[in-house]
Amino acid sequence: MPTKRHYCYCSLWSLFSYFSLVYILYFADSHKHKDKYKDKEHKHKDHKERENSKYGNSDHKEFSEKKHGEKEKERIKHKDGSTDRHREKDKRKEIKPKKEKENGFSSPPRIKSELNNDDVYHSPKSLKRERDHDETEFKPKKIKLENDKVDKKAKKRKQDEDIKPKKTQKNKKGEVADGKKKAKKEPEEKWKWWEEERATDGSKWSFLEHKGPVMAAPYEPLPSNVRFFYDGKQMKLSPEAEEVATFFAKMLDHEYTTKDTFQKNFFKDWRKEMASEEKSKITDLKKCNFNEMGEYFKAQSEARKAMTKDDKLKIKVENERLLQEYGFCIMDNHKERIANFRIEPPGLFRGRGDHPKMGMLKRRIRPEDIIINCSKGSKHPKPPPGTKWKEVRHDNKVTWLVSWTENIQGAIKYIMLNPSSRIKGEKDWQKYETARNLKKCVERLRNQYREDWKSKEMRIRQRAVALYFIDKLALRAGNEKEEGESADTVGCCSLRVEHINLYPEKDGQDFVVEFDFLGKDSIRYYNKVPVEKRVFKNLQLFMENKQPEDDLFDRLNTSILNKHLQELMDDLTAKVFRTYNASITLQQQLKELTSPDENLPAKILSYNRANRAVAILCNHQRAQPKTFEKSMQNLQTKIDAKKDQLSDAKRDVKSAKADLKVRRDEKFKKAVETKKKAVERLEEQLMKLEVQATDREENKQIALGTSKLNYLDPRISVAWCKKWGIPIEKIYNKTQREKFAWAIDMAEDDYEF
DNA sequence: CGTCGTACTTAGTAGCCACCGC
DNA sequence: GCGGTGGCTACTAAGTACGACG
Repeated sequence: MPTKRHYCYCSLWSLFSYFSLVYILYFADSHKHKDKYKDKEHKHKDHKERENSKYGNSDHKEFSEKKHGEKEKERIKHKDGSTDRHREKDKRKEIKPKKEKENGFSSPPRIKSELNNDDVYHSPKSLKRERDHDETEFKPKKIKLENDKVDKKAKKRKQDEDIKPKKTQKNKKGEVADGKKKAKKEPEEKWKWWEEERATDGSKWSFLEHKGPVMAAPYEPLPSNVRFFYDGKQMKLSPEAEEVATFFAKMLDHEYTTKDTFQKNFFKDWRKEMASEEKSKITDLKKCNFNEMGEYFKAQSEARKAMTKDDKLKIKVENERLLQEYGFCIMDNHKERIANFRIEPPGLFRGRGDHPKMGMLKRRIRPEDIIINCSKGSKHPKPPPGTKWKEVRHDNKVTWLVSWTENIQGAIKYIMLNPSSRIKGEKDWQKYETARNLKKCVERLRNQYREDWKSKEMRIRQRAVALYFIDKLALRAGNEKEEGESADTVGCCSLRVEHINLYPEKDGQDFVVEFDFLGKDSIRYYNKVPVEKRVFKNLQLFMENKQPEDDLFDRLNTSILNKHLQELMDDLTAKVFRTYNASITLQQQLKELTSPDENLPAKILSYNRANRAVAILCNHQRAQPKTFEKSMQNLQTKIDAKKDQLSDAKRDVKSAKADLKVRRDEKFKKAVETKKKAVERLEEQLMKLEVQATDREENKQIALGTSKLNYLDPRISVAWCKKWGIPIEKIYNKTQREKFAWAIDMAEDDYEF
């Protein structure tokens, strides 16, 4: 029911104080690395200053000319982790000889013993990791153990305790987390890939071994007492037809199934699966009665809920076993978690929004549809007995382990690694570095597009106005999409005339543009924005002589825009603006909202408010929680009760005062005082409840998670936590800490985005 | 240039589960 | 113990981007 989404009031102008960025670089007291890094610190300083001062490559070149040890020092681990990786890749062309090691991978190895890093990641010529140079203490690399979830947590904690304090010799209140944890004894050490080299030859890995995907469970035919009726008459379906019928039956009380498109698509695809007699008999969906099937599945899920603890445990154990067996792969000597190791089961396609293909049958994927990607020298995953993979390939220019083509849109689906993996983490880190580069030149670009608003060429004006929107409103790029293949949604470049309204004057503001369109996932974007006069005039121009359904930017698309952006800055694309604006907003908001003397919950509230500002900017919405109304009502009853109490208390005060008037007595005086106190207390409680209510109200349709996970440079949050002594667990849950391990490890309290 | 195929990121939701107050 | 509730994870759809090709 995507239509129940509502408005986004993105009145976040104020968040964009474009000109108010304050760069506070407290170099002097920021070097709190582990002792062993100390000697490098002055270098970091140099480097960082240079980085800030310009934005070309030249500065870096000289570094690479230096010799080993020194070069290395330059590169690694700025206290803020600001190594410019993409820049380096140009310089560091030398390719390391990669070694493939088979290294005792027997079925599901719980522990991967590590090779000496030098063997594996190094070319003699390339830069080295920092650790290498304290050769004495660093030799063969430790054991890697990256499965075992339970231990992992402990491990991480341990690290937090053991390492951070060392690094941050004095660390302010920073380590609240400190004492509180029982130091568990895992000796192993988490792999810090961020302290290592990256490949520069475009290869994504040099060794990859995995067990392949877990296929979807085969279809289990219904018991014979569960019947299907057509036109009132019972009918036994062939297994193929029955399976598809069950997909529908399972969704019976979902709104989807009432939709015309859904029914049509379903029925069409269902008929394709029917045997010919079935096909000739079953011609009208309305005459189909799936109720018994539906009831059956409901009963099943009830039964599942009512299962004994033991049975539930059994399932849990089995899942865990599958996870251990298929949930990990070996990539370049490390055991890494796979994100989605299960093949998507068949079912009915549920598109979002008004999707023309909703209800279509999502086919069962067979081994013959599946492409496996792994190392030549690795133990290849075996297809299920009696089947074959479509192909086994060895492409180390890509990161996926398994792929197949889905039948609805013809899109390719992949099995890839978890966000905590090196391969995802590096990319993520790089993304934020690109956004930080944008920060350095964003003013230049803004001046540029302002100029371009005046261009004689229509395409340039359009490009400039679109870019203005992308920058100011954090709109998505807006690739064009094939009509009829998916829901009608747009982004910036694909905006149509009908999606905006122009008001020369509205609500006391001049030159207001009103946006109203469906964006990704058919989430509505609604916003009224005052714009600069030139933009406004341009928009009028772009809309001249056009129909509502015509493109607003008819001379522009994402590839033109991105090509232009590439010329302005390396690696710059439209989506970088979203990342940049999100992160910079968080940083500013945190600065603004955090007050030093607040207590911990208040600080966390401030963090969430800052986070919320970003979510609003990016229009990250969620469906109102189903229980929202009710829980809100509960809160309201509480508030009402409080109000009653309060007015009672006030009345008490009054009567006490009256009493006091009649008889001036110490006792009555006291009574008045205590009654007054009671009133105050109640007022305070009431206020708290009301704040809570507004808070929840404000958040009801805003999803904070997306921005936290995808747009906010985690180092900003980590730094903020360190600065104010907030335990990181208050901000990031376990998964998030795993994903952002690199940032947690490298960012210090003075990190500046 | 536009189109297509591919790879990878970003997105919201369903449903499970741990925890909380009673 | 119980039911509500909020957090989290798994899932998979829907974006962006880019290179090859004609």
